[in-house]
Amino acid sequence: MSKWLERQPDLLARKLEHFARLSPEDIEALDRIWRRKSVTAPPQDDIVRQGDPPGGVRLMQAGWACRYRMLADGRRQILSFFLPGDLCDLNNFVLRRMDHSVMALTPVRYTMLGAEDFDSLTTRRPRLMHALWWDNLVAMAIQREWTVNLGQRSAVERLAHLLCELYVRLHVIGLANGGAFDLPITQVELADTVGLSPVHVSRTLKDLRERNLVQLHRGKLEIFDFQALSSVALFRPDYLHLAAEGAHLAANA
Amino acid sequence: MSKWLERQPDLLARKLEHFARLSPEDIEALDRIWRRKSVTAPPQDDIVRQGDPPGGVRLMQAGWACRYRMLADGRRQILSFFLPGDLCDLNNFVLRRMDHSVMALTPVRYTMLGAEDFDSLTTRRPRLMHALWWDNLVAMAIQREWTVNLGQRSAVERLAHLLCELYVRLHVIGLANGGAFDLPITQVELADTVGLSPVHVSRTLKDLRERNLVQLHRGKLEIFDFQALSSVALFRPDYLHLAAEGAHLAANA
DNA sequence: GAAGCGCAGTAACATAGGTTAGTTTACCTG
DNA sequence: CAGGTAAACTAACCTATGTTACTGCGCTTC
Repeated sequence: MSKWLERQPDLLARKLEHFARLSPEDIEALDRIWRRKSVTAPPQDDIVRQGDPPGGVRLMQAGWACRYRMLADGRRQILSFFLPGDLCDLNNFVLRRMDHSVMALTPVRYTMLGAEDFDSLTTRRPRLMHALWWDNLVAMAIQREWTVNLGQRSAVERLAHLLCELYVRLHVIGLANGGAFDLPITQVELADTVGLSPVHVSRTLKDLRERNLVQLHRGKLEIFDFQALSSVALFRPDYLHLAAEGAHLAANA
Repeated sequence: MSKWLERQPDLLARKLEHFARLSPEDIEALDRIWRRKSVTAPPQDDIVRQGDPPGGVRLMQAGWACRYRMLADGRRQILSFFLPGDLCDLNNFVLRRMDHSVMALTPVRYTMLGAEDFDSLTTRRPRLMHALWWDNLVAMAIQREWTVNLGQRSAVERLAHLLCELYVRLHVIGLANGGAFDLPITQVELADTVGLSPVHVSRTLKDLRERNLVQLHRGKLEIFDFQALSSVALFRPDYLHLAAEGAHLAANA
């Protein structure tokens, strides 16, 4: 089995505890959800297609996926990354059709949640539901920060910023250690994420490498100097809304 | 009194009816909220400041405001426009500090809603609450589309796209008629919205003018050919999630 | 109605990033 | 192990957009 599909049991609880104190009952409720029947998808597979009816909330359990939107002429913008423990579109029961697609980047495992699940959490595990809302607001804040990234930052800044953000997010769920993590993303995909051409992404990574900030080699990203990288990126982790310890963690790679 | 501060009584109901059928009781509940004590702010005033505790949801009643975020070196990205009938950050009780600011662009009038209001709407006017969630999801979709805009579209496409979107949104609340609307935004602000320099915004508007697509003169925008403009912009209104008639409306300026 | 100011418009020049195209490397497949 | 393919890398060249700097207009203020 692909390493990407391995289940990490308490990864979601770990993330949510950055936001709220969860009771043992909350954790157990989470655990029950986490163990449900899951679905897998191979890389490049569309998990959700633009135009489809939403059909429920996906809870990502393992692997990377991304949300993207295509223009009529084939240009593609990647809008967000879904990492293990992320929820795709809390609340999207409300809409009739998806306005974007979601694609697996690695082999992916996820489980489906329905409106009933959230109703029952709201009444029975309000604290947990509260944490899920928090997570949802953070996802919105990340989307805004990507807007800032594309609108204001130069190529180096943009890439550096993306790497800082991914590092922090992965660290929170225990998937980044000692300044390194798996980055299963081609340069073409990176390009569609940061709004640059693939060629320029390559140049820019080279630049970052030559400044001894990071190295990306064979899907493994190593950050040599997180402080320096975040200062190049003008990275301010406030938008990730981590609790004090989390923010501190972000400050020291 | 500034024309910007005039209250338009059923503007919010008009918008929400694009999403859900509201009962007379829903409309009355909305109306009661709409009549509450309101606050005004002069142009350029920060209504919300980055770092502040959230302090409740603002319902915009009149005038234009924008959400923005600044980088440490002074660059500014405008993240969204708040038009009359828009809610700032449904659900933001959950966060501790704002990660962005909100500024009035014109004189602005708004009213504050608390968590209690939403609790009571959830139990007593679920259909209305549903419509508010819809509106919130549309706001998220708009944020994503801005990401696409900045990441993939050229200068002309970007500006054209912004104008298309504003036209449709304003039309939905009855503030755009016959292809024209008030656009109380300086070119510098436009520049910070679309991630271009002010000089290039000027050039690009000239370009659009010379193609006989739109004219922006003294805060008044006239769209001469919405079809052509949306095709230049690669504008697809699906992300605004209007009901069938609304989408149709968007298609014919 | 003169002075001052913010905003829009333009021209001339500079540069970040895009494009095309070709090479290398790693990996997969038979 | 040969051949094929996707991804990364590089060089040379091109262009969209940024920068600087100046002009003129339409308000406001006294």
